[in-house]
Amino acid sequence: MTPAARRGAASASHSVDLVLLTSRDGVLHVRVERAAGARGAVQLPWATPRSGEALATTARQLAKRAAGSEPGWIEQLQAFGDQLKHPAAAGLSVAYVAVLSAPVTAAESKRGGSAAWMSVAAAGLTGRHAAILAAALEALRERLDGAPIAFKLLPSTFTLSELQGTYELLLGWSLHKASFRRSLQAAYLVEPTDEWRSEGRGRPAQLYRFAPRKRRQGRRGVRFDFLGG
Amino acid sequence: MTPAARRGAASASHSVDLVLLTSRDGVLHVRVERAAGARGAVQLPWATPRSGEALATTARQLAKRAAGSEPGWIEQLQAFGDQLKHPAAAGLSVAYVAVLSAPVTAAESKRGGSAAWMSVAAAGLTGRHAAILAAALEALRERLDGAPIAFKLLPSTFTLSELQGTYELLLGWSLHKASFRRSLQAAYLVEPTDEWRSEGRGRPAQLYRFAPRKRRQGRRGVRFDFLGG
DNA sequence: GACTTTAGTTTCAGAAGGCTACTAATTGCC
DNA sequence: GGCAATTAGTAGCCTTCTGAAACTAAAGTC
Repeated sequence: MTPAARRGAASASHSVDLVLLTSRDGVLHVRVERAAGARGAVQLPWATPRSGEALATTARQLAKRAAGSEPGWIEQLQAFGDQLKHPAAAGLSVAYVAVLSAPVTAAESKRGGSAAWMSVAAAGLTGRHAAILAAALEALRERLDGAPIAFKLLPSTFTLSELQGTYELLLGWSLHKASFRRSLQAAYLVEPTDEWRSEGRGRPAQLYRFAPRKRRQGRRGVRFDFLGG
Repeated sequence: MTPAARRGAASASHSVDLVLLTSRDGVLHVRVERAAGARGAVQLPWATPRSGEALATTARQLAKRAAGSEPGWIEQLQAFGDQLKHPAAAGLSVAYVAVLSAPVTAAESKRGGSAAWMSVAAAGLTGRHAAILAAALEALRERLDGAPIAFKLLPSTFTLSELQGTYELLLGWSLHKASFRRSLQAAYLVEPTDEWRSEGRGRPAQLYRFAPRKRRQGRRGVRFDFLGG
């Protein structure tokens, strides 16, 4: 039986599916739910938009439903219309990616049961949702330069080491401390608060907040080195 | 009457819409068609995918239908599910962007009548198709570093001035000649042919072909300067 | 032959980015 | 108290990248 046959005739309607990410203990976590009726398959939060409703609206409501609060950043990923299996048997799924600063622990526990935060490495998604998650992580990396994704993964004040750690977490490789701070300063993106945080051992770190002040017109040359074949 | 009401109930099906671009006389042109029944409204090529057909397949077939040949590069843009007007009254349109090296003049004329290449500035699109075109041009710019878009807009051999001109056309600003060639050489993306082209006045230019040889692992630092608020 | 136009290279100065090594402030342990 | 360990943050060096200008090269035009 081919995947297409298993799915049967393509469902006429489409779904909006959300990859909602947060950072916890230095690991990216994704919000997942368990199907009620099924054998408890893990899936991404999804919804079927009401007629005439804009996709972005559906996605934002979905994020609010799944997390209890507005995400700090949300953007459409792309549409998935392959033959991979989808919980709603939707022929077409429009995926959104969102990041959240801190999973609201109280509201989250109340919501309980069928939903959870899973490490992205061990999320256990299958079918189309697995493909969506992979594409979302890739897209985050690509859009990291153009949107304050890393900042929105953090609480409103943070240390520069936390910020760098978030970038490294998303990129998947490590950055150079001095260069990182130099570039950050040159871009006028953060401003120091007068608070410091002592994290056990070591010198306390100053807390900063995201406060972009001036925007340089991004008129760069061409970067051929990412082209490949 | 709201746009939603004018559109009536959302159509259950979705469309695949194509922004097919080519460069002609130093100006970007987009492939458009004229609606047959209507008062000749200009629109992008679009199709309603057959059940179970992958989006990418639909898009490639659409490109072939519209241009008569395979595009050199094609990629999904994003899904548009707003309330803007669409020729098929589709509630959801998945847009694709493609570029073509040279509009096949013979096959093109045969196709004639209802289709044409229009300058992107004067395409005269409306509703959702206007939004799709605008987003496509923006996306081209963003993806220019990561895909050989500019190369696929050109014929198989080209001068470096033509290549630079294509980049400038897509970016919307001019590049520095020496820097451009230095970067190009460092990336081992092109190789010279033994042909030269004399374009009227001035020194003849050597022809090159796209032949990426090695790929550097694109491990860069973070670029904060495109972040803004 | 002199002038114009386009191609292509060279040189230089300044900016940006990576590396090492340094100072600073705290905790934990003796 | 004193010292090692640990983390934060900075300074200097040096290489690479990049933009500006000036240069050479090869064609057409007058």
